[in-house]
Amino acid sequence: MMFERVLIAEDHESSNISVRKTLEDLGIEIAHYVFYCDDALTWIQKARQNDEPYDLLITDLSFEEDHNKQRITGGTELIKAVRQAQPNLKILVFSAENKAAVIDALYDELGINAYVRKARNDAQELKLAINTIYKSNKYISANLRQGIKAKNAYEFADVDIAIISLLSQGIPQKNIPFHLQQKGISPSGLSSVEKRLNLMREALEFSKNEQLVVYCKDFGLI
Amino acid sequence: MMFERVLIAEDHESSNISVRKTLEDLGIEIAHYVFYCDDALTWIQKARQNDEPYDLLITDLSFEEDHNKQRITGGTELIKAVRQAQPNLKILVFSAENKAAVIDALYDELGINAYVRKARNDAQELKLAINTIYKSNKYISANLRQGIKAKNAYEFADVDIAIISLLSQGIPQKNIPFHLQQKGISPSGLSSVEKRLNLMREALEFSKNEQLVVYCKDFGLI
DNA sequence: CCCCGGGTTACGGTTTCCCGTAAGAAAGGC
DNA sequence: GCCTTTCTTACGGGAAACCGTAACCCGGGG
Repeated sequence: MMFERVLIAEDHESSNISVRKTLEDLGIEIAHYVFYCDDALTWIQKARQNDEPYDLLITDLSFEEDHNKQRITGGTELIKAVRQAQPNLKILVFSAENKAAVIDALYDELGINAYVRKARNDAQELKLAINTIYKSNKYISANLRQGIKAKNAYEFADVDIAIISLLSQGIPQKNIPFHLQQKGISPSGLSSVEKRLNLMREALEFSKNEQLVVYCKDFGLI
Repeated sequence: MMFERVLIAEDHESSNISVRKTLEDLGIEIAHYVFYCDDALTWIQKARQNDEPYDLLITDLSFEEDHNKQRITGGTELIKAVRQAQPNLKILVFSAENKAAVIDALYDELGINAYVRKARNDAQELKLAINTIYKSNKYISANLRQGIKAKNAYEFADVDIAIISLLSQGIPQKNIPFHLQQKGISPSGLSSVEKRLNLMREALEFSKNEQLVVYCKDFGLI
């Protein structure tokens, strides 16, 4: 009636503790925890080999570097690796990340089963999400639904974020065509660059490129 | 031999749980907790009136808005209010904030007793910090010391961040003198604006203002 | 085949920004 | 008082960015 074998990948000790406590409250007996992504993958593989595979992985997104160098450096890559190692494992992401672009990508491209944001009632929501995906496969937070819809401001194309990224790195506008060509991105003409910048500024009611870069920074697009 | 009455102000349920557990481990019996800043101040005042004042406040910095509108909206303002209500109360900030500029200001301007960053071994560090400030008044994380030193890149003056802030809001460079005068900031001449921007770019080895705004964004200066 | 339309690029004029120089103003020493 | 030093401001040439227009390329329909 509930997940039996759960693995927690979370580098923050405090978060790790409260997730464990939450699982305890749910009556889940086997809840292992690791602080590093590499360990997570290892444990999952080993459990499979021993015919005791995990049911559920709860993972954070951002893992901080330290002396203990890792092959897998973040939750996103961990999920990719896990999807290969054990495709049927359900994945719940528990992170403070609040950028619609990032969360959308998790659902759409990596096919995670649930995303719970570290926020006001996160422990309660964690329980709800776990219960939900145990039977129905997907959980999408009510909070999140509106956030995802709120991104109708402007649909950034690949070339757009490439341009803004180059700008934010100090590349002069007139040199951007050259860099775009090198990356095989088109259109790459200087006029096109100017036109797209103009378009973005107009759509977002900005007047200067400085505003564009901070905007994209805020939304995690660069 | 240890704090007797502790108040926790932390809106994230999960963090709240693990802080409580940590205090439990330390043998602190009276650990109240609130999820809103206004409640924190109320409880502190009430406890004082009842001659049972708190010894220690553990608070987060960022509190998220919700339907429950608050007078005090964040940890910084809470600390200011608390310092007035009960100057001798020791304050430990427990937050994910990692910007040297912000943390420095907490120690220097608000006189907090300890800052523990939500990070890999945060629960352990929390215990250490609590023990330390119980006897010695100030705790500064070893991790942090180096971070604070690492900010020797460029010392931003008030006028610098004002200029960059205006730029990031889309104010054309040539209009910045006008806005600076309105705020009573000097120097305000256009040449001075240009000169300061040039100075900053040179010091940080940037070539464009776009880089400056993302840099300041990253370090929480704007 | 030609024509057409969307998307891309090239070209000019105008504005803004960049940067060096020099004039002006304020603070401190003699 | 005067002079020096430092900070601030004013000016002007040159580069970059901005913006409108027009030419170009390229696939689809007639």
